[in-house]
Amino acid sequence: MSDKSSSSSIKYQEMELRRGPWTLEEDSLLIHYIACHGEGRWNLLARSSGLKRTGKSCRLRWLNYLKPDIKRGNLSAEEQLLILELHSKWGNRWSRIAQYLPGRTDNEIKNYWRTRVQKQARQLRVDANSSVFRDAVRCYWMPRLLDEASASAAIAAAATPFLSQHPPDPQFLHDRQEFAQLPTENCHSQVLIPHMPQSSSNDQDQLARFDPPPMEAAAITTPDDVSFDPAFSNCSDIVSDMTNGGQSEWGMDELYGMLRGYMKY
DNA sequence: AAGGTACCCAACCGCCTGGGC
DNA sequence: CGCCCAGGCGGTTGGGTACCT
Repeated sequence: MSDKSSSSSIKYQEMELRRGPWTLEEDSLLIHYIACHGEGRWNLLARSSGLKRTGKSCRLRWLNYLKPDIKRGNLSAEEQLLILELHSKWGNRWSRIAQYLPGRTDNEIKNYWRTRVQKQARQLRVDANSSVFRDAVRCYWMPRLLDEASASAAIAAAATPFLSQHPPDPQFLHDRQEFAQLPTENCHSQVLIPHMPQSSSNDQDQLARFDPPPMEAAAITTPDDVSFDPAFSNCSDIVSDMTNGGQSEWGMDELYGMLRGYMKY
């Protein structure tokens, strides 16, 4: 680092830095600066723009809030499905998961997981990353989200042209066949989640009626070996699982196409 | 109406990694 | 090779708010 940049850095550090919520003036300053100079070089931006913020803070504010393509509002059923599915693959890789949800930030997805998904796990008195909980999500939560998704005519319309261009691949057909051979009684989460509460404004009411079994019962009733065989921890098995039992009006191929569509684009 | 509680989410923190020197 | 810095990422916190009681 040169002497010049060092002294600039010292000045920057000595400057009284602002913290906490951003004001409208700060937002417009940041937007204006990025419009003129582009994203990146956040520390330089912080020094040059007149914002008394750290580069990190500027970056975060832009990426999580000010960027024009940020989506606002509740996550759709399809988005929730995708988060559940991708989290089961990759764990807490929020930024990676966010890449598959255009307009959604890693922070938003992380918040969704911590507030909604982990809440369900807490209610069940199990770890959100446990096989017991993932089984419950797959067998009870995801099918409902799929039903919600299938109710959306827009999604259905979007899926149709995709399917005509992207027929199911052989691996999917193979997985589906294997999954179909599994005895349905292996999915014991019904014992765990007779009525998985939906996230809504009256969660309290729903959760109040929900009486989770003790930990011991959960441990006995869910066989990890079958429910979470790695052979089924991919997109196609989820689709197979969800359409099982006529839970959804969607055919397997349609659902598979929808999920694949999200995975690709 | 007031107090308590739970939830949501923006923002911060600390750690890690990669690149430049 | 080692140091320093910027940027990125996941974890955590705290203020605001909605919802009970």
